[in-house]
Amino acid sequence: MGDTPGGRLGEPTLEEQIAAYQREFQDLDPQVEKIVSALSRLNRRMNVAYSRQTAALGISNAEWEVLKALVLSGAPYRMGPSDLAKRLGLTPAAMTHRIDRMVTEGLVTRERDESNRVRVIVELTPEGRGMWLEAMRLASGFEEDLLQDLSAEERTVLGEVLTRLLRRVEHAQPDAGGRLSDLD
Amino acid sequence: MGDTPGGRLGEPTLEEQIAAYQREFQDLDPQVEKIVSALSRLNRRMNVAYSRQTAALGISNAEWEVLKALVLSGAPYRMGPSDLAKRLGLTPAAMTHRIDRMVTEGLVTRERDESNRVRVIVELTPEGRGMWLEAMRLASGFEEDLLQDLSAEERTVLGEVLTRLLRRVEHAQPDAGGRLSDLD
DNA sequence: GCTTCGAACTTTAGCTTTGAAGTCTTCAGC
DNA sequence: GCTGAAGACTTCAAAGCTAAAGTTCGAAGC
Repeated sequence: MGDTPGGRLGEPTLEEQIAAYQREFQDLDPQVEKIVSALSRLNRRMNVAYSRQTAALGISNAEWEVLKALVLSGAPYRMGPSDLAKRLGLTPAAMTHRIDRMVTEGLVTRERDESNRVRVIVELTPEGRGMWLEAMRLASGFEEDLLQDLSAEERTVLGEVLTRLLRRVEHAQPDAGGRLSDLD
Repeated sequence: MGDTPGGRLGEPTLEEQIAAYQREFQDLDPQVEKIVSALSRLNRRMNVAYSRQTAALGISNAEWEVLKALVLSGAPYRMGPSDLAKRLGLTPAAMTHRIDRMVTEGLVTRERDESNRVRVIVELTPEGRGMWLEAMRLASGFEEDLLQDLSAEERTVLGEVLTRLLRRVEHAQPDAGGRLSDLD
């Protein structure tokens, strides 16, 4: 499919979008909407960038996520399919198939745990680890370019504020209507 | 499928994750990684929250996005399938099917443009517009809760910095390796 | 020791999306 | 006014996902 070369993905600009929101839905804080819209668009763009990079290496974004989970689990880079599924937010069924593909591509191996034959062990191959390293080099380069214009202080504040927001979503329990209430 | 009630989605904490990155990939600026990881996790959480809310209203997130595009296009809330597809980043084929479903649910209507019979016009129904309004009320409530702890100044800075980052991704042309170079 | 339960994974069926091919309409050139 | 090309959508086959129903193994109770 296609992202337009010019950069626009068929979207209005952020400013146009916020104006449209205010036109269609009056009781909306434009500042809140600006932050939320920017967050979501920024994330979409970043994912497009990551996809391009992993595609250039010959793997899919989905495979990259598996490699990432295995690497971050630390040596010896082993996890069970259901742990991986939980980590990536997939169903076990999807995990089975994803591992199938990655085994045939030589990125991971799958073997039964002989000490407990119900379990399966997925292990990163050296090829898989190398692939992750390459992808990581590309990704971190992109990330540094992205944040390049931010001053040291801006980076600090941004990191701190985002972490605070994250903690709020992760620890707050949404009620039936989806409102967040404090827990900590 | 499942998000754990406790809030954790099978992930390590942000701090654990950053430590793991540094262990496995030395030349990485932890501050950059903190910002990027927090951004991506925050976004994932927000999407989970939105999904819960739209599900409570009986529509899918996918359908909500179509409603949003139509409403933001302004009265009379009409768009062609391919415009919608571009706007949402889908293929025309997917758009066809998605519209099929929404027509049977009464959220939109589809008719041929009689002045140019190649074109099709998708138009929001009053039910569709009402659905969007309800979803919007829930979403904006959630968003205000999310940003509740931020001071006025923090909001201003956050909005400004995110907008700057967004402009950078949207206007910069990535090279073959995915690096961003300045254009403006 | 047999049975039952539960855990971990796989299989199956159905849905949504993509990519490619197909249809129908318009428009430009002859 | 015919023909060819381009545009807008739809149809079709295949990939990847979810939910639910197996399957297999281990552990606990009788």
